[in-house]
Amino acid sequence: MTNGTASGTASGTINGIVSATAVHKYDFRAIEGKWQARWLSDNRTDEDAAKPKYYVLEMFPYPSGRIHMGHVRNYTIGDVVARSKRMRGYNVLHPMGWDAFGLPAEGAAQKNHMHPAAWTYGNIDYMRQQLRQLGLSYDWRREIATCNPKYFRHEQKMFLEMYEKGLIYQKVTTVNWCQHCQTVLANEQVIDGCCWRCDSAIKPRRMSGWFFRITSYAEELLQDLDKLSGWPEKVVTMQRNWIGKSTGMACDFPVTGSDAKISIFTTRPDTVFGVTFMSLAPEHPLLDTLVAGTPQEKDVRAFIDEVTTEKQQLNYGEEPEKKGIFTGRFCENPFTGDKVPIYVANFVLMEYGTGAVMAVPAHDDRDFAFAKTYGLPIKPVVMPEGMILDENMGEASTGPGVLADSGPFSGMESEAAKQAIIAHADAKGFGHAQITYRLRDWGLSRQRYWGAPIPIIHCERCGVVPVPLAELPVELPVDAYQTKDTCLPLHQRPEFIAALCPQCGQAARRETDTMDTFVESSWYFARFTSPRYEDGPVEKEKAAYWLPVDQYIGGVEHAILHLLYSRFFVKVMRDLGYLNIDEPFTNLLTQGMVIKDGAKMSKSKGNVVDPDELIRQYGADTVRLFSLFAAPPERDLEWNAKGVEGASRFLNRLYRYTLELGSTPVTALPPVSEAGKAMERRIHQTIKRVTENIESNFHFNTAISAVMELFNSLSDEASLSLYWRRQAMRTILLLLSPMSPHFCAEMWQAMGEKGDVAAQDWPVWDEAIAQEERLTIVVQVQGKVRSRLSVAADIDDDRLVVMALADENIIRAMAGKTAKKTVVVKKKLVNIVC
RNA sequence: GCGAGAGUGGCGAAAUUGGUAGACGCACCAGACUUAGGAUCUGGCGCGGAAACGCAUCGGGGUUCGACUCCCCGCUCUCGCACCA
Repeated sequence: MTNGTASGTASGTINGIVSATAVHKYDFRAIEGKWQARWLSDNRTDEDAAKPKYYVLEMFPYPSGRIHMGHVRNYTIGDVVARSKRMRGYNVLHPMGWDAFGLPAEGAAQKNHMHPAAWTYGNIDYMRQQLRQLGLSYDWRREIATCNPKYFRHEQKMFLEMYEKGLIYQKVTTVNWCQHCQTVLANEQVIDGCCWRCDSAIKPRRMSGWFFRITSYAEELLQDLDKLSGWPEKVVTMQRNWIGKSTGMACDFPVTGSDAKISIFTTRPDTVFGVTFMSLAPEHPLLDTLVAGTPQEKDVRAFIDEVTTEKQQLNYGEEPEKKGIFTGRFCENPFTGDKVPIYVANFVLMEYGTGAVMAVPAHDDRDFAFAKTYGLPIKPVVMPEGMILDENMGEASTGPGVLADSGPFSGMESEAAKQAIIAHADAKGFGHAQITYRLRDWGLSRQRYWGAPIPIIHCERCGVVPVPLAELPVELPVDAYQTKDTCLPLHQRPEFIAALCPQCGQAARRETDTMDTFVESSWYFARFTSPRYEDGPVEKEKAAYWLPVDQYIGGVEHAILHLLYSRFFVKVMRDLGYLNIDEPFTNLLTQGMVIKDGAKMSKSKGNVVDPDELIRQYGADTVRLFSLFAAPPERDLEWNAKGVEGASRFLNRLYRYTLELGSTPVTALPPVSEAGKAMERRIHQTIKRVTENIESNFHFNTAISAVMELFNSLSDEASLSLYWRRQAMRTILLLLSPMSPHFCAEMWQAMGEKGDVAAQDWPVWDEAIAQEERLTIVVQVQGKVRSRLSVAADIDDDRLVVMALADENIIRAMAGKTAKKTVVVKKKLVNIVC
């Protein structure tokens, strides 16, 4: 079958007689179908000590129904990496799976009166087919879906192990509540005050939930960012800011007339002598006792209610007017003994630090504004260089300086004073050095049906009791899916709730929260190394062989959420003994969005391009080629229908040219000719450029243009021997095969070449052959290009200058002046200064 | 406000790290072959100019024989964080 499927409408002869009337276009439908059928069982990868391993992974999709252009781009990029690494001799792991829990399944299931599992698995079947049509070289044996109990049972097991180690706990907090989705969201899932999924406004709400103690890994998550040299700087910076480490001092201010102490955290211990009041968060636990029975109690409680309501009604991004109220109580600055009034202030956050702030209006903008509003004293104690501040200062001075009016610390520089003041507090026992992080613990509870159940039983006698390992997985109830009650949350399902306490055997209540779907995606990459292993989340030897992921590819929108959680999970799994790595992803490529008409493709904007339609019209190879060619991967890709046609045109030109070459390999070297030598040189130059473009930064766009240039020069060269024409074409097919794999496989075969093109070694270049023999040297006068010289590559500088000065264009440009200086850049240019 | 990144033809983009600005492709123009061309092939294509040449990489300065590239000032856009004490 050399040419059968290769001929669409054409007669398809391959010995160069191209019919004048036939329109020669390759039959991508037949070719792609043929090769995809063959590849069904290819790409199966197992551990192999003889080859270097390479694990390339694209962020797995949510099975929403159909793939979109963003997926096409993401998975094409990953597939080119996988295919080119295979050709370069690596043992490549390239798996695919489904992030299959999540809210859309519930909505769709309710609408269609079906079980979310049916909806989800139906989508998976459809999307798997779509991915196959793209010719993506996955090891499909390793496919996983996170909603499968065989997957999440291991997650439940790890949950219990983490609970055991104190890495998971329950608490009542103010959470982000999405009214529309009827569930809690993590801080990371709130985007501009709106739900990351449904985009409706988020309101705060007090409720109980489960938390991962991610903050206990804050320091390591921060430190290890330094190891991520293969990540975009931008993502590292975003994570660093998100973790938000601050160093400072914790300090206790005793409450006057009480045993209570107010603990504060400050990054500016050097300003502690300038404290003129204390501000507490409205939720501060001490407030209740402070105001109980005082004349101010009523007003303070009213104020707290007022600001709490206000907070709930505010739109995100809006900052409420700064306001507060005096509690009637005072506390004592332990450094000065000064009595300072205690206020409640609406801008103090309970979630950060201690929920209490020592207020230094002279050196903090917010405290300054607050002091002005409420007529509180302003006491400057840090004098910036060359300035003397007094209580009439017009704005807060937040920079460093020399301490004044600060007892024994007066005269010290800010930085030195910070240390001395902390040491003093430490010695006296009322304070110490403290590090605080912006990062909060990860709330993982979701009040939804379609998620992994939290394996906990609540017993009135025994309290919180883990489900015994032998009883895992805790599965979702699947009964009522035919009715409109489909997807009732677990807390509305008595049959699920009813349980026996594993400890005392009495009737107990099953936990009804499910886990955030980000839990599943935090370790799936590890599961791919041993996806059918039943005795734990990973088979350790296999995980040790494959991990970490060498190249991870996905959208930058996951820069914090998924990538931070995954880093956390890897560290936890390491500490649980499952993994031997510190970081999951050695290299990260964040690919840009696919946009059209200047905007991200979305249904609401009506600018969506359907991959199915494109593939039907142009074939997968063309779609792949265009999405790689139009922009480098990290940049946004502007979709352009005409550009797709350009890619199609290129493949068809290659097709017609290949047919003319015949199906018989030519092994005999032709007589040496200039044209042959030139082509050989271009072949080596192209191999070099393509290889370097792919290896250094995945710039497939320039790799493809290099191939196009080689082909352009090939098709321009009418007198070239068949031998070199075939050599050039072989090279083009090899270099292009990771990008347009079906086409290259078919053409390779049509040329009569042995084996599968994808199984060939990646071509290598010879630097000596790639060198040009003659060069065009630019000659400049005063830095402006005035002429060009064609010279032998090994010409010496003096000779070159002589030639340049004798050039008639140069003589004219110099206008009779003499050269004061000449600059020669090897193999590039001569610049004459006169 | 804080942090990060970007600004090059009509468009998507190149430029070996200070050395020919605009490779490659799209669009467009002209021509060829055609009943036809939305197929294919050939040529042209930053702006001005007949040409010589001049002007061009957001704007303004600077360093240099030479700057898209390095330095300073400013403008615009994108993204992230946003009362973090």
